[in-house]
Amino acid sequence: MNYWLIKSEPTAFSIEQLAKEKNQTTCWDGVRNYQARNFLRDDMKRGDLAFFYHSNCSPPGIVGIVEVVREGYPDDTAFDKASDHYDPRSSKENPQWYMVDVRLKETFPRMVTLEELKSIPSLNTMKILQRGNRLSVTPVTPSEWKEVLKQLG
DNA sequence: GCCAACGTTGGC
DNA sequence: GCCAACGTTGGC
Repeated sequence: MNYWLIKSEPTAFSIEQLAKEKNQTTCWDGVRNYQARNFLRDDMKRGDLAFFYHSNCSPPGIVGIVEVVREGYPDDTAFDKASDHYDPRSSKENPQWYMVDVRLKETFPRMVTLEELKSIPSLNTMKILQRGNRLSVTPVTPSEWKEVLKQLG
């Protein structure tokens, strides 16, 4: 079992919205970065857990946990001309972009803020804290995972 | 709104 | 294959 962190701008899709989805499940579409795509397509497995991170907001931070309930499959928003995520290079015969399905597992009683994560020395290895990191899907180590949860007491 | 960091594109 | 230009991300 692997751990992950996935980012979303809450103005685009928040954990509150996820909570209202049918079965509290959504397809994690729209990722258009090759490194992140590879994680979605090849590495995220059913049963893996991921921190749900709210980015580009004030304050940014981790707001909960989701579980991977369907492994990588073609992101069909890339085929849809009307979609913001349309990519003419991707086709059903040769899909370029992938997504997984995630289900809400837990909404934290409070956000673990970016500022808080930064203040914890043992978390300075987290990808999210690396200078200039913009990847929207990153792996989290078991010890990082545990340390974040410890902040909730 | 600013801007540093980064990924992608395309001319050569 | 190099690299400048450009677009995007995301903290502040």
